[in-house]
Amino acid sequence: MTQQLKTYKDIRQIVMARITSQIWPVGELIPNEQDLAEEFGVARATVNRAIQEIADAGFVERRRKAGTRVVPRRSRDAVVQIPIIGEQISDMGRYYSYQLVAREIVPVTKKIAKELSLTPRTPAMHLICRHFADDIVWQLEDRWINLAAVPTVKAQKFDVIGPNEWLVREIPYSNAEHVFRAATASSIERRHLDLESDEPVFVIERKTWQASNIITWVRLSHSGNRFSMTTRDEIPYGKDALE
Amino acid sequence: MTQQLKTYKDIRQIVMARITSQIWPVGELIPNEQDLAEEFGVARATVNRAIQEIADAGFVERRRKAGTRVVPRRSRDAVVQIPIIGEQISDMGRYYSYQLVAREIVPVTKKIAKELSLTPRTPAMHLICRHFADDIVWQLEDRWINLAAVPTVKAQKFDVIGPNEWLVREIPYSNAEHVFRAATASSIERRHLDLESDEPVFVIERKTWQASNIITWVRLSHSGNRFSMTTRDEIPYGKDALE
DNA sequence: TAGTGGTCTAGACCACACT
DNA sequence: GTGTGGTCTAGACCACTAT
Repeated sequence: MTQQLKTYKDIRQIVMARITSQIWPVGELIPNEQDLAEEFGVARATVNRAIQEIADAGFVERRRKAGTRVVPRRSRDAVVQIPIIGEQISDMGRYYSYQLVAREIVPVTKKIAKELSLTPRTPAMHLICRHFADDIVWQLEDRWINLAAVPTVKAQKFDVIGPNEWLVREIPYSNAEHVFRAATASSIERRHLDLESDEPVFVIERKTWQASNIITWVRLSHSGNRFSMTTRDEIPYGKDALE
Repeated sequence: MTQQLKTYKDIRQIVMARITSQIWPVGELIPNEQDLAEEFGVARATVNRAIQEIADAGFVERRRKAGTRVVPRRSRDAVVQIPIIGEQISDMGRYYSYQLVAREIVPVTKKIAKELSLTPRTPAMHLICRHFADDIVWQLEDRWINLAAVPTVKAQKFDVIGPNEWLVREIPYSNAEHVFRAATASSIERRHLDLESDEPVFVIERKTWQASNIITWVRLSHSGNRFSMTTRDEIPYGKDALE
């Protein structure tokens, strides 16, 4: 019998299988690294790497002296990927186009002042844009940009590329907060989204910042009849080692 | 001057800072592991671990011989945590209660047959439940369970604990697919969710499976006026090493 | 105090993919 | 062919924390 050498991925897969199959049930301690290293015939560092990754993925908790314990599943994570709108529409196999509806520098409203952490009536750039899939309005964008955080925005006309795309190039690594909700369409949305009567809208609101500078706040609205968000979340480390 | 020893977290933080500050701009190669190891005065394995994690988080792409390259941000991941409903309501500081509205074993509808991959008219368990926050209906649950995948469900009355909670205990490690949408309320939803007239609903549909067995499909509906989902997604590895 | 995980090292060999 | 990352090892020391 040929003894195959085990990699950290093999070990990760075996350990994960023992957890999901409840050989090591929720709440139980699993053997320590030294014992597993002997069982699998590898160095302790190899076992450590395998179990580290399982711990990072949230399936076990490790504490010095106490050992490694299978944790109860307290919530389900759904990872929503929010693509650049143009790419999303192209990926659907449809023709993307963009229209700038309004661009103005105006004092912020009370609500936006709060979102951008500005004092009331500070000037900010306000944009309204429409994003089309073929000839259907797919997304209405209502955006405010903090001029202090992104002064170069004043030179941008946004007649050809949208503010989202421009901001992603300008400030590639920003933090974000999203709110998803179902809403009754506002009058602006009714006017620009070509909605059926009483059709709800799916709204994504996003605030982005870098360090402590709030950069922009945006409300993205979509026809409730046409739009949905889908995620697929599988237990990781399942079949890596099966080739 | 005291030379501090650098850990892999220090290096991860420094490298990440060089990426986010665009010292190493999008699209560029970064130095190889050997050079970085020398710069930081650590073993190559330490640099490897730091950059591995940054690659896992999706900020760089590594290829043998070609090196490590800063990748353009193509989409934004928003991680939505969908908690066990009872815990979510308790966490809001409100009183959670549960009501079973209907429990029956009936042939699946055409739509559900498709979702559960069953032949039409196979019997399945159908449940309607209401979840309350204080005295408000917070969530309406319309659930179908595949009897072949979970035979023990037939013995469950679900008069005290909800099917979600029971299934999480029974089958802790299942895969899931979610769909989020804004919809006009159906008649069942209008009847059970105490909605204002023409109020939209926020709908979460979830299908779960383990290996190739589809376990359950559920539609969770919420008042659009009261419900929203929020995520906060920050660039990782920012301040770990600053204490 | 003792047992566990957390991390580092120096060296090694390998797998891959650019040339 | 050759330079890069991918991984493993054996040993070491450290940092927690349960007891």
